[in-house]
Amino acid sequence: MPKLGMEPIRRAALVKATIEEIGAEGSLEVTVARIAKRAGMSSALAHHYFGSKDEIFLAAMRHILSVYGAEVRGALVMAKSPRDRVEAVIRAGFSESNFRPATIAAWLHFYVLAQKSPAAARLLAVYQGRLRSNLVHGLRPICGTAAPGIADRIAALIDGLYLRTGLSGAGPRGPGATADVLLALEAEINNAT
Amino acid sequence: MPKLGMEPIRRAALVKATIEEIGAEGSLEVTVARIAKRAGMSSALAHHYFGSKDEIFLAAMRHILSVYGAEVRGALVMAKSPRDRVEAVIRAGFSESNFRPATIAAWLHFYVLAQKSPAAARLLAVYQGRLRSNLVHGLRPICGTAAPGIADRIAALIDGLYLRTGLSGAGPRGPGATADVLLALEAEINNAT
DNA sequence: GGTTCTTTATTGACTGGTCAATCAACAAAA
DNA sequence: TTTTGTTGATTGACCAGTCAATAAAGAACC
Repeated sequence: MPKLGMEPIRRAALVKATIEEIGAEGSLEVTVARIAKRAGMSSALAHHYFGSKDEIFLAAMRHILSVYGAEVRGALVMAKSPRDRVEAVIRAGFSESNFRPATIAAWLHFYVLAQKSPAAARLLAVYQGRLRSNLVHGLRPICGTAAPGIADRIAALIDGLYLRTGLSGAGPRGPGATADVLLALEAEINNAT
Repeated sequence: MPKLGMEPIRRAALVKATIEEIGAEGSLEVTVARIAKRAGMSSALAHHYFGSKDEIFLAAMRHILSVYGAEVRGALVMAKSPRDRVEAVIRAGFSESNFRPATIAAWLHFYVLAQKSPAAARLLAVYQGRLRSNLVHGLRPICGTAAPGIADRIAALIDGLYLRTGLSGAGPRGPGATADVLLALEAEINNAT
């Protein structure tokens, strides 16, 4: 019963299943067979559409990043002042969707993959560059030449808090992490102006 | 030619080889066979002394953490003022030994393992608790009740900068990372007092 | 409207390889 | 002869990726 035009449906299902499968029991030892099963197809079909396991995972990561990007853009349209813009970027980074166990586990997997896969490293660089430029753009009107330095530290703080939250159940969850970054931001801005 | 008293020697050799093997090409796909070969013994012997692969890796991580702990203690004896104490903890976190590719890769592997292995999670909690308490201890005389909050943010910043450094060849290396944390510390202290 | 051809969808079975862990056996020291 | 050290060989499992085969949907041609 081959209906035509299945490709986009299958690909989307595999991306979704990949994130779910990584999230289930937080394991990074996902197999193509399990992903395919979760997506309701054979592993052979998964290979047919994506070619390799890494390709499947990269597609999943692109999806996560695109959701993240959409959230940032959505938050930015609401921002009136430069300060609002910075806050919007920070809040988007700790949004509920980013804090789902599946997303956190996917990020960890992504970090590991970035050590070996040039494509993953490139994708990671895109994310980091976007985060940085978003922060700098908001900070420049507030602290001028100090903006890039502050942006780097805030970006690293975001990543660090995100990592800590993902690893130990302890540490500040979403809102707590946001509050922590905003406190650090406050201190940096007061110090720079 | 079985000389007696080999156990500590073999264990130490395996720990050393594990870290080296993880560092070589930064891969996390270390096999017991390769570790054992690097340590000059059969894989069977490695299992004989450690029981499982995870045990071997946990021993290696304990070693890394003990070296880190020693560096922190060493730096602390030189510290005269509370401010010196905080700086000592920060500098120790970004010491040369922590920035070797092997150590960075081991940390990443450790993070991943902590998601599944309770023993690894416990070890990670010990590290985080120690880092936090060291920072709080130094900060308390400087900023009083603000110390714990600042310590949390500085600790997260340390982890985030460490992660970024390990992942992209870019980003501030050891001294740069230290400088970044010290700048953030300055801002936090000025803001709190 | 039927017949062939091509394209897309789909899977079961298989391959080639890897790896952790075990075990039986051997060697030397105490 | 008991304890400690040591390994080659093997087992058992898992898994990514391939392939041949099947099935249907449309296209082209008559």
